[in-house]
Amino acid sequence: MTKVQRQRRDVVANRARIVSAATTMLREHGLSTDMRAIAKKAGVGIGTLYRHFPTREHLLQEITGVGLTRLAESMLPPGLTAIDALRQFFTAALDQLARNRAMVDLLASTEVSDSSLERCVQHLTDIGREAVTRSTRDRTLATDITATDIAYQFLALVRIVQLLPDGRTGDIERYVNMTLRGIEHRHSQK
Amino acid sequence: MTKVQRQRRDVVANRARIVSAATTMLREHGLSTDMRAIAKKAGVGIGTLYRHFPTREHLLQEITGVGLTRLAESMLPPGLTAIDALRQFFTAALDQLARNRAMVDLLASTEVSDSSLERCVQHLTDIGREAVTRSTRDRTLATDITATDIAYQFLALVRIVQLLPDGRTGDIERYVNMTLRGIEHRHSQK
DNA sequence: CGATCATCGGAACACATGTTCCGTTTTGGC
DNA sequence: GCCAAAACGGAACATGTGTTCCGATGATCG
Repeated sequence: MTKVQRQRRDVVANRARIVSAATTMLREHGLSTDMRAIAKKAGVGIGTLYRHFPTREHLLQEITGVGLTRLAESMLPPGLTAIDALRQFFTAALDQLARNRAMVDLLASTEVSDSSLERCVQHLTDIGREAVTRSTRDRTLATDITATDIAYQFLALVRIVQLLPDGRTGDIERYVNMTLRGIEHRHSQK
Repeated sequence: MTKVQRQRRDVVANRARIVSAATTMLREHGLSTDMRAIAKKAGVGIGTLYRHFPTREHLLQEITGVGLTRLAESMLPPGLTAIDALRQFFTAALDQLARNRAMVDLLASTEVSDSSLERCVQHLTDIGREAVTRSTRDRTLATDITATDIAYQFLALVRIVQLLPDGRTGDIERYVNMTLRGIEHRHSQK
């Protein structure tokens, strides 16, 4: 009865081309990339793009979703002190983000309306909470630091990554270390 | 021959109303305020607005110019160590900025095309350079900190101010202190 | 008070970008 | 190879916002 229709070959191919084109364009030109440019890059009509993704937001969600989810699912590395876990998390996450203009734009933008982004920011606070909790044992964070502070510091670092000239991504670790020196407990110096 | 015409009273009055309305709207609603809203608030036609300020950018320059100039002209307070001078400068500048959404948006935006803004960012680096120089005497900054680092840290703080909920401007000092702990020399603790 | 002309108001235009629609083309089953 | 249905391309539409233009208005001067 409900016969399972196989998708036409061109449909599958076009979707793949669109996703691929959108991924590249967003990574290289940031969030402001417009729909026509993506369609053109994919070698596809604008109508075809819209048949696959009914709105711009659907497309963005599809493309940035992977990265946001990865960020939202990553946890603090276990077995480390609060400060060292944050160091590893921040560095890894920012190195990843730095490869993708759209992701950086997203996390540096004021419009936090996108639901999956909001979830992501929420998650940063959860990470912060975990670090604060961990610090009640190891005392590696200054005692007045809150979960929110940690989320804000991460977003501040994202802003710095956004400002960094293209070649300069090697500086990320330096900036992470500066930030962490700012929130670490005063007696935790090596 | 070239008789100096005195300006009509309504012209002067309208210009004042426009500047006043624009200042309020930009301060309260940020950079995205549109021209029609400003004209309406001023009780003036859109045409009148454009006769006084030929483009949106001219208007923005007029309104944000004061604040940008003040920021660009403020120097590091003399007679203090590098770190304390930066503390005073950062805190004062950010407290000021926090009162004005448009200024925060401007310094948090990626479009650094506006010439007076660019001058302003340039000036932040000059401030940084001055602090680095001062630190060669007092050794209050970590030795690997550059002028650019200081400019970036300021802009990162601006981002945090942008994220702060309306009532929370009292937290600015805390964040400034976190940032400075991140760049201070390791032996300068009180 | 009346004439003149700078100024005003806001409709209309320009332009960029998201989205829809429909005539044309392609696919896949026979 | 033929056909019906599905999908395509891109012109056209919708919308938001900056900008221009011109007939109406009203400030100034004699």
